[in-house]
Amino acid sequence: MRRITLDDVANLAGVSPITVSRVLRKPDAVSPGLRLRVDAAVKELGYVPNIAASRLASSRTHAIGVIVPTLYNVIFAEYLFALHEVLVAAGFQVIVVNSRYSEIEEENAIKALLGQRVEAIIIAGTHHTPLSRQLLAQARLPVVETFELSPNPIDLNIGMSQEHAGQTATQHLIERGFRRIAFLTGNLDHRAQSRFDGYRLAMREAGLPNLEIIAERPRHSSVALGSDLFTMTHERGDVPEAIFCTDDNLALGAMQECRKRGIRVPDDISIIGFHDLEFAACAAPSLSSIATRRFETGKLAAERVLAALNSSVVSRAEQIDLAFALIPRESTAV
Amino acid sequence: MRRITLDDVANLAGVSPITVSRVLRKPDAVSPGLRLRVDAAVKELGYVPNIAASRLASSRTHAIGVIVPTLYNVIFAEYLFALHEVLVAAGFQVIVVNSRYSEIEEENAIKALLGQRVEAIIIAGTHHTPLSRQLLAQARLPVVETFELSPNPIDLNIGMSQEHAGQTATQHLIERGFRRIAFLTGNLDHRAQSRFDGYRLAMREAGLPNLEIIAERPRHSSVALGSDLFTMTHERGDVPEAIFCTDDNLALGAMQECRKRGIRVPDDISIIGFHDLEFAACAAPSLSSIATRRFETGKLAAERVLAALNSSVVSRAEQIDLAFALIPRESTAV
DNA sequence: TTGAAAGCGCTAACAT
DNA sequence: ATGTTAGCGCTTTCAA
Repeated sequence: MRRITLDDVANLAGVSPITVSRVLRKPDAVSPGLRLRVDAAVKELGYVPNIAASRLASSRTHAIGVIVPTLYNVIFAEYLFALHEVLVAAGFQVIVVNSRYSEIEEENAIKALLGQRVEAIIIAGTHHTPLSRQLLAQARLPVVETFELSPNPIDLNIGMSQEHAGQTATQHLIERGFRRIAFLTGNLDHRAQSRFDGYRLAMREAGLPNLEIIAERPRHSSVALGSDLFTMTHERGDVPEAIFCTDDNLALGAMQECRKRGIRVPDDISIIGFHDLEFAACAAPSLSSIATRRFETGKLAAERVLAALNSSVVSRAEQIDLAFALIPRESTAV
Repeated sequence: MRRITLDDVANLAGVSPITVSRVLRKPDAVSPGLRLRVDAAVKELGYVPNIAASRLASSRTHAIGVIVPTLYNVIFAEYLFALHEVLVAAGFQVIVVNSRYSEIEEENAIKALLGQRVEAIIIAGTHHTPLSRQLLAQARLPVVETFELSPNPIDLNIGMSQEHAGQTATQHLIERGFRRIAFLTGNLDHRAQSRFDGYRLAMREAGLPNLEIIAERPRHSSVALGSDLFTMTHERGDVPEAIFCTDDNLALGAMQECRKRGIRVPDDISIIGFHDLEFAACAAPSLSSIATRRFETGKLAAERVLAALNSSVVSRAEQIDLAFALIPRESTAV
């Protein structure tokens, strides 16, 4: 059973194939009479255009590639939501690939997206393999790196200083008078590493020793992991006065574990998270955090890509720093 | 600047285009000498094959369409993770589209996927517009509907009885001796509606009156929403003895709000959630829930799709019921 | 093992 | 406003 093609529709409607093509893409350029006949034929035959053929013929794909490390973390869901909202409305397809925090998988994703001839690539993170950088730079398409600030952006870079944010969270705890302040994370991907750098910087400046609570094998941030890591620390008899968690989920898990063990937050221990996820404000006690701008990042990235695609002016490396914000709440109140 | 094509590579390597194509797709069919020359030329030119052309010429896309209602809920992230794991390993591209819980957007997604000539469609849910059903049925490709059981599956259906699960959760509360049992949800998409049906069935059988806590405008399940809805109820002075929440996030939000208000769980109120998300076991108190099998659903759907694509036997409507399980924990302990 | 010819299904460019 | 012609960049089929 052959698939229905444009020609079949044209034959049935008694017009030329290009007229059918026009009815589908720019109906206003066709007289109402023909348009109706074509529409009827399309419907009768259940015709669905072959996008691969269209892309090949027009050499436009109307597709934009997006690479994220994972879908488990809601921050990427929010970011993707914003990207979709802008790009789909503008008639683009968004092709999402996840790299599972691996630079090799990211490189493969880039190759796959370039093979699909996406018109732009939006990629979370600024650390790539040399070949990835080379492919992106040579591809002559808009590239946006997001979430972090890069020392040498490939093209456009929209992010925030993860290190400065980590430093800010740590200083918040230091200012509250704590000395035994721990840094807690499930993995050390580049963003977590930068927050860690910020933590160490703040601790060094204050003349305080580092305290690290890091999962033995990399695990994604979750409430359960926060609970596990805190338990581990507690059972070592090594509970600090304050903890900076790289993610609100970890912080929530740690708080729950405190509660089970009769350790009061913030009376006995202070906890600050990261990202200011939706639940931070309504947690009991409410959770101090660093608010980050996932939605704005996605929206801005998408808008800049559209602008670049419409302008044909070759863009140069540019950087946009989306500020973060410290949100002090009960979990670190003195 | 023209893009590099197969012909460019062929010219540089001094072979015919088809030989280059073979080196890329089935290297074993080409003599080592030529293969090396071609590989060198590919590398030198930075050649990336045009997938649209390949798809058009071969009439195979190696693409599989997946439709989910949202990426905000982690259950879909888990499901997608499993789908990816199986399908990508088998050499397929997974194209994810989200329908934002709208049947019209789902219909558009189906059209878009068919236009891309995906080789199979895996779709969360069993409620579709008549046109969607027609398109899927006529498309002569494997279709898998997931998460729910359908009275009339289009093709393969892998899911669970949401209604029975809702009934089970409710009966658990009834058995514990509660009479004022509320059903709490942020929206009534089809799955939530089915759980609601199960709740009402159980309540009717026990001769108890319904108590509904439903957001005024549809909102996605979140901790913050659970907190809001509980607050609303509490401020109406209308707090029940037990609550069945359609999602663990809602349940966690409700529990946190209880805590803030000095209402003890489970002493003053019992709460059960749904999905048994990762945090349920480590919440304080630990959260009773209904465990659902998102990962298995995705894995099985993907495996069945691969089998169908390899067998060429036309599959008939078939249904697989993945059981759920009641997980009683502290939040409903008596 | 390698290549030549033909065509996948559509659209750009150029008529009329 | 509509049609004709000529590809887009690959792969299939068939031949050598």
